[in-house]
Amino acid sequence: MCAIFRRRLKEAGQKYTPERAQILDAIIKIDDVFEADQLQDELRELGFGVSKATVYRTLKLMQEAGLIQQVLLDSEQARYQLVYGQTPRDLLIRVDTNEIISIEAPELSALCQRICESHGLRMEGRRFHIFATGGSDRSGE
Amino acid sequence: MCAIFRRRLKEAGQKYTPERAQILDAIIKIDDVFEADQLQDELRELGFGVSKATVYRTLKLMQEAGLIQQVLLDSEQARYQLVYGQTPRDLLIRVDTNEIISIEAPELSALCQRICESHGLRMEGRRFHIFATGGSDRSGE
DNA sequence: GTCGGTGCAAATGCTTTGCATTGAT
DNA sequence: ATCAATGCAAAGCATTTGCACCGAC
Repeated sequence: MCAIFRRRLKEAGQKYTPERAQILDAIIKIDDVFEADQLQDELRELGFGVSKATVYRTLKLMQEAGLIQQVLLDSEQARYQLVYGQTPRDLLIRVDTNEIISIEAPELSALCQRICESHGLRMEGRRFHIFATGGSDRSGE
Repeated sequence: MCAIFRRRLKEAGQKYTPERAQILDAIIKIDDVFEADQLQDELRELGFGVSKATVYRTLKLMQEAGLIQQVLLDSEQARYQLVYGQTPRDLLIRVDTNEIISIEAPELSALCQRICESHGLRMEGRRFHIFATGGSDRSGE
């Protein structure tokens, strides 16, 4: 993971700085969908303050490197999630608690492929979000 | 369409103003995915200047009324599209031409339902976007 | 006449950028 | 030593909001 990042950076003539290493660590530690602010908090907790500017710059870098991807839930701020090689980008979102759960839907890939083919197109990616609310346990709200 | 809007407004104790009528007209005239700015331009061309504030307020209103839906393409600004009664929220997006095609995937509803149930949740909605590029004709890139 | 709607301009909040300094290579 | 990266603060930009006036009901 880290090695991949280093390689991509080197390929692009960019530097592997402690900030970038820390940011990647923090993302791995979060191990969930996150937003820029949250990432900065995590970094602070790791005892490594990084400026917002650097957070955003690195996030963009990592997107370009294919390490993370952006997830957009409605009109909110951007969220990101780590992607290793493949993309578990299918999400189940609890609109009542804002909890975000990664889901597996293997049949979806085939479906996407089929739809693209029927339109004579080549699939590049997908975004699949399901929005749901608590079913049985209604505690808060 | 217009009638639906009027009814929804009345139901919510809201008013049917010329601005709102014009905005709906403009959206229908655009007949495509659009963004707030573009809508305002269209309104201006129709000889009816509406403030940005009203554009955004009305857009939100129409979303709540289920007349339009928000579409998000990566990190850009919000885009909207008209939806008549049901929600063709499943989209095939050509990233090369920006063309947006509504798709039908009946099996998806069952899949969503199943996933929600397995998490003990009640489904509220979904967003399904497939990103693709031209298949046969590889001109650019 | 009332109460919601409108326009304007200011505010908001996420994200980006300019610039001087710092540091990885 | 060089050239990119960082931090800071300011700028940008889409969107929202406060307020006074206006108009649909």
